[in-house]
Amino acid sequence: MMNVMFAIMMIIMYMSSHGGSMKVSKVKMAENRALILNAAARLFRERGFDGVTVSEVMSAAGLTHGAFYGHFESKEDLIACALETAVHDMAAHTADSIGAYASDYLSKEHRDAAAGCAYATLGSEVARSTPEARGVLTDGLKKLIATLEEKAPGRSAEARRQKAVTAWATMVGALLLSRVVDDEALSSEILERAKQDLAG
Amino acid sequence: MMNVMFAIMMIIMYMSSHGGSMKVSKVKMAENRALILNAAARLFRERGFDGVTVSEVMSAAGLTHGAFYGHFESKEDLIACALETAVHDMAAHTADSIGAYASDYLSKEHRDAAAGCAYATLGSEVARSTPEARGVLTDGLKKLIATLEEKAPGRSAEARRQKAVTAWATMVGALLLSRVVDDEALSSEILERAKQDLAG
DNA sequence: TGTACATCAGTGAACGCGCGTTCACTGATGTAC
DNA sequence: TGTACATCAGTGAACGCGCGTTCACTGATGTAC
Repeated sequence: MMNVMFAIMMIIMYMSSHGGSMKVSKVKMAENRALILNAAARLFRERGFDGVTVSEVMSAAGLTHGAFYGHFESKEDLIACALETAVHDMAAHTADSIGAYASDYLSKEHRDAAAGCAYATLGSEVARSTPEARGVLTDGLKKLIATLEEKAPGRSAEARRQKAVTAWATMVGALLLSRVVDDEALSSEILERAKQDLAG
Repeated sequence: MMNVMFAIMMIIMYMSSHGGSMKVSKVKMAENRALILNAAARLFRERGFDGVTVSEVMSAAGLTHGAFYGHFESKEDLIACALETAVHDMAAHTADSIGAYASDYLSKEHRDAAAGCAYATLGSEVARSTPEARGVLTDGLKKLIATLEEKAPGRSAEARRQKAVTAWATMVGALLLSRVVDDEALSSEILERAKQDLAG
């Protein structure tokens, strides 16, 4: 009895986990693509585009590097798609006000997170990158600014937009500087002062 | 007569330009180190650390790659030293007020310059880099903030420091975003709004 | 000041490694009957 | 529903290239006499 159950368990484990060198269903392939994109979005933000190899991304997704070109045209293509994933994740974050948004964005947790805001972790690299990559962050930025505009105080639309754009620049700059700085006191001070500047 | 003058000119040109495979005086070697550092400081800001090879830096300095390891221990060592050069150059820039400083810093000329501010062009890479590289930008940042504090308006030292830190974060963030964005109108808008925020 | 020689900055070929990318192969998927 | 077969997602070895780095060599520098 125990032997039979054990054998069934082994078969189930084999069927559900063993990729082997086999084809995979369309549903599973779409899942794999999502796994690759999530791994890439995290690893690129953690180590930069040149600090992560295609093989590392595929391993993190539980696949081998050879399958990569069935999903993407090139590493550059992956970069653009992974940025879309990262930007999409950011858009999911909501807050009641700019001050509340800044309080989360400028927290030590966010600063120390492996996969922080793409603009602060990859911005200077994307600025030198392909039109596709820049386009993704441009579109994402437009949406982020629009979201902040709604939350911004101010009588006129003009005043709210002014506040949204400068608040976002302050947040990205402060987070970037706090990550560069090799001095915990100064790093925290930068976050706190920016938070104070954007509060209420 | 013409032939004699021509020969003398050729000799002078040969003596002053031809490095050949020869040793070089201590003075000339120090000049060469400065040429390497200036080339590296410019090229790294233009293309990122991984976008520039040791050979390219040496060529830009008018030398061959083999001479590199007589000047620096490794590419990482060059990166730290080149950042010092870049930060030192920034410290040379002066302005009467934060508004005046921001007006220069947030100009289209600075945005489009090949060798822009190291914090905006290399910040996200340095954040993941060696303690040496981070230390250089940390020290440079402390000096930049101190300089801005002197120019900042405000009754108390606390208020001036608050203004200096947040103004610098806004400037770096706005320049970074304006360089990422692939849309001239939005890019200019970011610069202009940040300038307005920091004016007067 | 002139001569002999050790030093060492710069040269350019070479090395080894790891990267992005390719490809022959495998075997489950999914379709046609 | 069952069977036969074409498709194609994933595997893993292999390729070629360019990078950082090393090294034997060259010959001007700079010093000792």
